[in-house]
Amino acid sequence: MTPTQTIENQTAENRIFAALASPVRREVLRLLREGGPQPVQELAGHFEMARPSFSEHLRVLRAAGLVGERKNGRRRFYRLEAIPLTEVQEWLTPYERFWRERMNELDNLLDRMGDDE
Amino acid sequence: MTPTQTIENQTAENRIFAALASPVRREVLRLLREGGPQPVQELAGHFEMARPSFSEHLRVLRAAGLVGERKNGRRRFYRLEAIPLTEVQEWLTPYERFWRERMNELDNLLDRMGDDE
DNA sequence: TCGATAGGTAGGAAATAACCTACGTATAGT
DNA sequence: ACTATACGTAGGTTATTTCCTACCTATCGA
Repeated sequence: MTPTQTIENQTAENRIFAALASPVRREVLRLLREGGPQPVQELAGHFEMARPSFSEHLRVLRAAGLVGERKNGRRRFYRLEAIPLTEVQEWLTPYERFWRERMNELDNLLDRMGDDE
Repeated sequence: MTPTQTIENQTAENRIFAALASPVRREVLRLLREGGPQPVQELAGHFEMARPSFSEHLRVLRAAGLVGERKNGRRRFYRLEAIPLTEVQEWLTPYERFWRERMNELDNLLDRMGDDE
């Protein structure tokens, strides 16, 4: 009746972009990408913050669907869930045309300047 | 001596991801992409917030290099600067492999289930 | 030159994010 | 059963973001 949980009640796109806004969370994704599934312990070792703070970051990543977890004994292995990132790529697509145009302009400019050398 | 401006003194990557975290700012980028360069007035018309609040969003987008401005009379035309978005694309690249793998798995699964139909 | 328009800055309030210290829960090992 | 380990939740504080109401500056048009 009173949804005030901020990040949870939002569109998937918002949750994903918001999750990626933190350098800590992007680093977690990188660690999972390069090191494969890992327990929280292992991941948290790369950061200075207290455990509950780190848990919070994991919660945000989970809410965005960017990580999954699997219990194994008393440890929880987190793994990368890359599929939601396709939403970012799709968001990016219509902009591609614009940066290509712009980079072509820059290339042409550099070519003309190349005559001087 | 005391750099506490938050968004200004950060890596370019951080500024870009942080800028994209807001739905308002993503919408501004879309408006510029679809409508071409526009004065603040025109852009602000799509949002309910007060002007200074909107100015702040423009400031964040400027700090990220995602928009540029050109004065014309008493209006300022903002335009999309898409090149910084290539940084997001590059960030995304190493994850591509993972979502492709995952989507293949899903495809295979669906194919096998297709035997039943 | 005066008033209106376009858009910014200053300063502060409210909302949210990020972090902390307890503390609770589940599992493993003894 | 008892203790240690791995993580999470609760509750609260601090930092940052977001938004607001003045107010300042520049340009346009009468």
